[in-house]
Parts: sequence; C-alpha cells; structure tokens
Amino acid sequence: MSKERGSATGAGRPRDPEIDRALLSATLELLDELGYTKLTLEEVARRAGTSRPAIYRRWPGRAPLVLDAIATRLDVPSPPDTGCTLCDLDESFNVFLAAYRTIRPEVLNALYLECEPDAELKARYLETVVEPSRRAVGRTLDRAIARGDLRTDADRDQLLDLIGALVHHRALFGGHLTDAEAQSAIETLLRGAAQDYQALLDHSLALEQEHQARHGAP
Amino acid sequence: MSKERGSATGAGRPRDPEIDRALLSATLELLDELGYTKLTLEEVARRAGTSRPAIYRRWPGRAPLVLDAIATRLDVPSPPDTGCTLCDLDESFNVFLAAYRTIRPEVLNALYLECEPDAELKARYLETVVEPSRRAVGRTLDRAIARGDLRTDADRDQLLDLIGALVHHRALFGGHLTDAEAQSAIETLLRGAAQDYQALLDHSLALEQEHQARHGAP
DNA sequence: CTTTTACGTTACGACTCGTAACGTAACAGA
DNA sequence: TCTGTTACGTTACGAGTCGTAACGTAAAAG
Repeated sequence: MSKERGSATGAGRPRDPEIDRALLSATLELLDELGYTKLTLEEVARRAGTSRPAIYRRWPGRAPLVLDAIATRLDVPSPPDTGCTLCDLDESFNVFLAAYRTIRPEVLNALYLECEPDAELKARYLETVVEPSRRAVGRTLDRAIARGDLRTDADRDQLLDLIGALVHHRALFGGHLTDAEAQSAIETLLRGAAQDYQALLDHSLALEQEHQARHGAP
Repeated sequence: MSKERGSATGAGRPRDPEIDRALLSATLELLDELGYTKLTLEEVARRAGTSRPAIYRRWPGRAPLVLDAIATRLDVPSPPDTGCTLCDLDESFNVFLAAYRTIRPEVLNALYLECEPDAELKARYLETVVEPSRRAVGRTLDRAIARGDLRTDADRDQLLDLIGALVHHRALFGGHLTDAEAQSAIETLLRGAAQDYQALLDHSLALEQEHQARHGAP
C-alpha cells in the first residue's frame, strides 16, 4: 500500500512501477537473508538498483514497506467445505501454516513490535498477518456450529484464540508447528468442544479410507 | 546475573553493590515508562546516578541487563496442591498472570527478539520468563495425571503448549488475559483431556461452596 | 607502598536514520 | 513548443545510539 498522492494527479512525471516491484522484491530477499532487524533501507535500495529517497517517496519507513512485501506472500486461498468438520479444520489450518512457514518467525515478531505503537500500522498488521488465518479457521468453525457439530456452549472465539495462539507461540519459541502437531492440537480442542467427538472422528476416518481406496496403490 | 570476574579475585577495588541496585532499579523504572525499545543505556546510567561504562562493566549490553531486571519481578511462589485439579490449575495459573501483568507486553516481545540470536541469552530468557510458568502449571498437571484425573492418552506437553501459548499471545496482541478468561480456557481444555470432567467440576464446585460457607456472610 | 580493580568523565568512530538540496528526466496542459 | 509539476539518482547533512578506549582518581589486598 504505497503512497499514491503523486500518481493521483495527472501532472508530473509518473512513478516507475518497475521500481516498486524491484523494491518489494529486494525487501523479501533481504528479509530471508538477514531478517528484519538487520535489514537496512540502504541495502534494499542498493539491491533494487535505486536509492534511499526513492523508498521514502513510496513508504514512510521500514515497517510499512515490509508489511507490503510480506502481504504478497500471505495471500492465501479460501478454506474448503467438505462437510467434514475435522478435515476442514485441519485443511484450513495447514494452508496457513504453509504460508507462515515462508516467513522467518523473527520477522513477524520484529515487524509487529515496530507497528504496534502506531494505531493505523498496527491495524494493518493485524489485518494482513493474523486476521486471514483467524477468519478462515473461524469460517470453518462457524460451519461446524451451523451443522450442529459443536456443543452449544462452546466458545467460538476462545477456540480461535487457543488455536491461533498456538501457531504464533510455536513460531516464535519452538520452531514452526508441523502439520501433524497442528492436527493433534485441533483434535484435543475438539474433543472438548464437540457435541459428539467420536462421530466427527469416524466421519473423518471414513473419508480418509475412501480417499485412500480411490487413490492408493491397487 | 552480572559479571563477577572482577570481584572473584580478592584484589583491587570492589564493585559498589549500591550501583548494581541503582542500575537494576532504574532499568525497571524506565521499562515501565518508556518500554524496551526506547530505553537507552545512557538514560539508565543517568537515572542511577552513574555512567554508561559502569553498566558495561557489569553487563555486556542492554538485553542481559533487562533480563536481570525483570527476573526480580518474575520470582513467583510454588503452585498449590489441594487435590482439586481444576482449582490448582486455576490457581497456579493466576499466580503467573499476576506476575506477567506487572511487565509491559512490548518489553517481553522486544527483549526476546534481542536475546534470540544469542544461544546463551536465549536460553536464559526462556529459563527466566517462560519456563517458570510452564514448570508450575506442568507440576500441577503431573499431579492430576498421577491422581488419574486425566485421560491416559492426554498429551501433557501439548496441553502446556496450548495454555502457555494463549497467555503469551494475548499478552502480545489482545491485552493481558484476565483470570476469568484463563479459567474458562482451562475448562475448555480439561473438558477434552479429563477422564471424567464432570467429576472434576463437581469436586471444584463442592470445595467452592464449602469455602463460601466457611468464610461467607453469616 | 605497591598492585589491582572500580569509578566518573570525556571523547571517539561506526552505523543508521530521516530529510534536504541539487540537476536531470518524463509527463500533462496551454 | 513552452511551462509547470513530479519522479529520479546523487550527495550530504544533523541527530541519535552504540560499544569502547583513555585518562586521572578512589578503594581495596598484600
């Protein structure tokens, strides 16, 4: 989300869109190589073949630039809806883990730290980084509730917090969560939240066997 | 954990312990007022009535100093053992929340960020900040397992991860967890992990009524 | 009285930041 | 074609913080 004041009026020399691309691309490269803390705008400009002032014409600082850069990586498809609560949760979850794993944990932590003091930046961080996963898993959860799969007294937001927190926490302190660990955690939560956990599990297993029968070795 | 090489040998002028105290105290004050990011060693020294070099004689940098400073706040008593799994978990948990709440969330986040690259510092951070709560809740969990209150297939470490992650996550992104929210989360988890959740709940409620009968208004 | 270390003061070089100044390049409208 | 506006790259500035070194002085041990 770079400034567009300049390009808004038709007058004057237009921004070179190639520079925008080169800067975002260089930023992603350097984030992977150096992390957020050691990333300097000087080096971003150098690698993009341009200059520091060119960056400041587009973004007011490092945080907004990086936010735009990683947003291009966190774009993620919608969660599935197969009617199998357990499968859908696992799946909608794995989609994010895959996206998160493409970004160094330190980057998210440091970026948030710099966004947090500014209300608008913080909102954009949350909207870009944490909300997508929350929304996708939330949608899947809502469908489960609509189907009557969850206990009526189950707290939707609390389940979201627990599961979302686990991802973030592990990303920061214990390495990224594996798909298997995520699946296991979901099962633990659902065991308490489900109306009839055994039924959900049976349904899931049945679909899995059916899938294997169709695609497995003959 | 300041350097003690100088004081180890009996020779030479001894460190002034008053300076140690003043520095740690000034650090805590400034952490509360400015947070970690804006805290400068210059200002710490100034407020402690000493000089920057005096800090570097004791700590190699900002992170180790702050780590020592907040360690003095995170010292926390042992968890209770009343035989009531639900009560003990709630209680051992609240003890920590109380300690965590005395520290700005940003401080923990920023401090970890700076400790993470250095293996030894990182280890000390984990040992100082996250392990105490993990251990205390873990001990309570182990007693619950020993009592046979939990399912035999319940994953102790996973439960710890889920609950610990929630605290950290909320501290960073959604404000500190309230006691009530923590209690509710524990109940959600235990509903799935318990051998007989209803029995645990009954036990807890019984003790609570007994407590109120003894201490309530006549 | 010598040795050793801590103390406060001052100052240094290094790094990054955000911005300003300049001449040049590219576009819109008269 | 000419004028106004904005982007571009280059260069450079002041500000802030870092980690460290140099000094003379103070306080302990032997």
